Amino acid sequence: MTDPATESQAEALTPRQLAVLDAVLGLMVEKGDQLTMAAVARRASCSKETLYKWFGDRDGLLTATVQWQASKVRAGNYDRQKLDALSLRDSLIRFAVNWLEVISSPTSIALNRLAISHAATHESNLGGIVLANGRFAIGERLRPLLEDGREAGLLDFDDAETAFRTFFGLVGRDVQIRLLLGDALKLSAAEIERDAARAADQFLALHGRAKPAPKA
Amino acid sequence: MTDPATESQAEALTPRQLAVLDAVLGLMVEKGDQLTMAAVARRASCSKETLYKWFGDRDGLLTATVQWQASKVRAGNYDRQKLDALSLRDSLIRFAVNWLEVISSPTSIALNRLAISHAATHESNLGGIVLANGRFAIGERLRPLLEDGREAGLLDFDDAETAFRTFFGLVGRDVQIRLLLGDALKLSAAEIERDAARAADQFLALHGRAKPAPKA
DNA sequence: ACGGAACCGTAACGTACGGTACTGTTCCGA
DNA sequence: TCGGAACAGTACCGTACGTTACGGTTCCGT
Repeated sequence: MTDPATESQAEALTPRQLAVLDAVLGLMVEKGDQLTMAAVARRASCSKETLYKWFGDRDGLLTATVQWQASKVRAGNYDRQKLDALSLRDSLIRFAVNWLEVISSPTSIALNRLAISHAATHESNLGGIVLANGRFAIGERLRPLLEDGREAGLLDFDDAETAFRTFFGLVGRDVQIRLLLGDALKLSAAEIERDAARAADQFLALHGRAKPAPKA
Repeated sequence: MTDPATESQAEALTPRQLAVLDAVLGLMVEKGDQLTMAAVARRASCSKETLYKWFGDRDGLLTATVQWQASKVRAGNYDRQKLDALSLRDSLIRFAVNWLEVISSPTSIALNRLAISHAATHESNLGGIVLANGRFAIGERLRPLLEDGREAGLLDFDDAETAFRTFFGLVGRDVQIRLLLGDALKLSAAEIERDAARAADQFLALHGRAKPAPKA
């Protein structure tokens, strides 16, 4: 998550090197599996020798790519504010929309596929990096909102982590696994908005204390 | 799902051939990525030539393996019965327990990793097979229960598919993606039971018509 | 202008692995 | 007893790819 070793990497890289990583991302999305060093060199217009000099080996290149992408996804954090039922619901929806957009993006799908493949055997912890910057990062970002909501008497739950996992499930449902397995599931912006609102309302139905639509 | 081409395969295989497929499953779980034809032949004590004669090529072997595993997972179907609030809740919990057991089993994890890797490029639709026998199979199995519940006035929903996806999300949450990405998440039988009950109660809180039981 | 570092393009090397061919053995039916 | 099908074991082939090496070019500092 905010582990220095995870962060500093992206900072230490030159624009030229970041361009290489973007080339890797592009290849991952387009070619999927065929992520060969030669293909990267060709796409990035650099030599293989340079790739090895900069990133050590193939795993180093992939790790740097995952971290680079992760650093790009740091979306707008939740800034604490005075919460009422409506702004709470809005914030929940914003989180849900953001998350659905992320997991349905071709880049995320390709990246998760790569990390999952690696999790099978390799030591380089791509899966851990993806988890830290995906599932756990959004958990950390959502927690303040949930706790502010509880503080404000709008939410009711014992454990913020458990509450978050419920929200996570209501938002993601079967979307990510279906996309990873190659299901041709298309999510339009309108559908994402609608699904996000549904998930938020379901979450509020389970954990809300005051009615979202203020009547009294 | 019940496509003949998907089913008949497993029936047409001899016990010896099924033993080979079990060897493949074992290797997948243990070695993950290193699923080489030579390793399969060694483990199954058969020659590579025989593997190619029986399964055509590597993809054929993997496909047969996935289908073989799928045929083993056909767990107890829901048999229609007179539903009351308690038996409905019990049935939901049984489904949830079954699903959590499946997705947290090493075999399922290895299989999904393999299918996801393949979904990136390959044509052989391993991902489709896994989806059909996992996510969609349980959806089909759960649907009669949901509709009987609605029939009996115990559940309230417009679309059974949407209701199922909500249930799916409440049960699975972040479990599958975390396991696939290599998170060392351990689910004991007791935790599975407790999570299943929580998910069922949450689902009933959202879609139940009569009060099922105490809150979580 | 010169020297060297950085880097591109490409050739070359080693290996892992999918797939094939060959040999020897077992087993079965005539 | 004989012949052949099935199959184990193994050697072999071709290729793809990670990695290294090398010649040529650009660019910067002196």
